[in-house]
Amino acid sequence: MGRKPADLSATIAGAIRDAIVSGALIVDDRLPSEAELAEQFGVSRPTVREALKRLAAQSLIRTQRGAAGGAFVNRLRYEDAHDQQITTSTLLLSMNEVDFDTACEARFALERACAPFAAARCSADHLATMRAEITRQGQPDLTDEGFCASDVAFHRALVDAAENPVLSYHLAGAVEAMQPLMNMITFTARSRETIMDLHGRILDGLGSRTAAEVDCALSDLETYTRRLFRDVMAQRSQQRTTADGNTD
Amino acid sequence: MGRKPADLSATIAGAIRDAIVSGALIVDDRLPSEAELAEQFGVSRPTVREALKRLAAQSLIRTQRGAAGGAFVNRLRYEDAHDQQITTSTLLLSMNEVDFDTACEARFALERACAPFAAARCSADHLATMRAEITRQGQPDLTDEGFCASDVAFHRALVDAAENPVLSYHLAGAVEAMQPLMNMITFTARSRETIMDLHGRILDGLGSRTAAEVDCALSDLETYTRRLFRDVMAQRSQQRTTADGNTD
DNA sequence: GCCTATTGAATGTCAGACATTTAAATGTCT
DNA sequence: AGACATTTAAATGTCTGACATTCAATAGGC
Repeated sequence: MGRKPADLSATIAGAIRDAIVSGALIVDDRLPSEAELAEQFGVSRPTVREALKRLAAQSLIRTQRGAAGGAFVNRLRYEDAHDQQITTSTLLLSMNEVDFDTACEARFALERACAPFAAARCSADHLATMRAEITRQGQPDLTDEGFCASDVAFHRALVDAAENPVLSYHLAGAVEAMQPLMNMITFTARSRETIMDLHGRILDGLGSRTAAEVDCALSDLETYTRRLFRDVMAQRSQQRTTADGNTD
Repeated sequence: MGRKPADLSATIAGAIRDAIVSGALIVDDRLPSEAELAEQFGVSRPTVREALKRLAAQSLIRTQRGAAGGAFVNRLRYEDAHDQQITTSTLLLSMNEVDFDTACEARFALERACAPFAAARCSADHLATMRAEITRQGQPDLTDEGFCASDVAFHRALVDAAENPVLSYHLAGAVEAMQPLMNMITFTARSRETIMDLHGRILDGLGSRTAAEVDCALSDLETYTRRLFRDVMAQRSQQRTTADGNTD
């Protein structure tokens, strides 16, 4: 039954992780001390520590120094899960040559999925946030970075307006991981007015609680984004052809 | 400027992570050896090792022993990201007292988001997989665990039929993380026929490439699932009232 | 020229020690 | 007796040095 004899630290981390996932260890339970774990698993303390660091990296445990210290099973909060997911999603996109259309399709499909809930439940708070972001996007002295950040904040508010934390969690990665790709476009094409106009339509749709209007505006935004991308790409390849056409 | 002086291993892990995310280190780049890193950061080798294990836990690096060994920036594959996300999502749901309706709403909203693409693009392969799962679900000697696993496999195939790996990645967590909660229901209410019927409708809709039919079937499945859950809860609370009504 | 043995660099693991933190136990004063 | 200061011990954090293991490259034998 030979699986590869993985690292001891990985094995131990897996054993503890299983105990947590299976419910044998519950939130705020204290694990045995590093010395005890070392004895239980028949390894040295540094090895146990490496295992614990693996778990800490996934926010599965937290450690506390001092007398009543030790490693405790951590309550995984949305915020932590969010951050991890954004890191993972961003790297996934940047490392796997995902073509823009695929990523774009996924992003807008997911965002449109939460539009009906947002239209039905959005609070005045969320509307105000989105309105403020649109206003910011209209300021002429706003940098490109600032515009992109505001864009993300706007869509983040839209997602949160659905009032479903599970949905927010899953969409955070999709929306925020796209930022680097979106930046690439906005920086070059900088068609702020069009984007602001579409944001305005989304906001209006939410305000009047008409999901169809929001959905339509999101579709248009997707279409526009993709066309922009195509134009940018075409422009670049043309530049390349002109600039170094006979190189190589 | 005073942040808490975090662990050295966490600090070092963060520094290397930033280098990866920012692009200073790219896929398959080799990191300096542990000894060199220890010297660069002015710490001991165990501390560096703990930092590397943190990164390894997130699949950001892989290590190789031997002569040409070392730590290499890992290409984050969909499969790895999948597994991590499922673990995280499952724990997030089990640790945060997410009410069933919220999780259910998120799950089906996301799944319905990929239905149009699945209807437009699904291959014969995916249809065959789904048909096979439905057949398996009809076998009377299938255990409850087996039924749930088949249920997940069916929906997984539905998601993959959209032929968008980014979408598949984001939905994996949502669908698979629900399994424990779904199990709870299926085990008690075990209405396999109804579920199989709805699965059949989804399959038919995909086969005839009518997204609306798939969407409708998914909606019905959601409604049915939620009603089932309410019934189970009501039944339990009634049992509790009858059994230990005057205890305490 | 090909196969084999050696070697060296790297990670994996261990043992023991010291530093630091922190809550609880102890002691002391009012 | 109660409030405050002190000590203490348990735990994590870190360092040093060593040995084990793996594996590619190299040197040597045929």
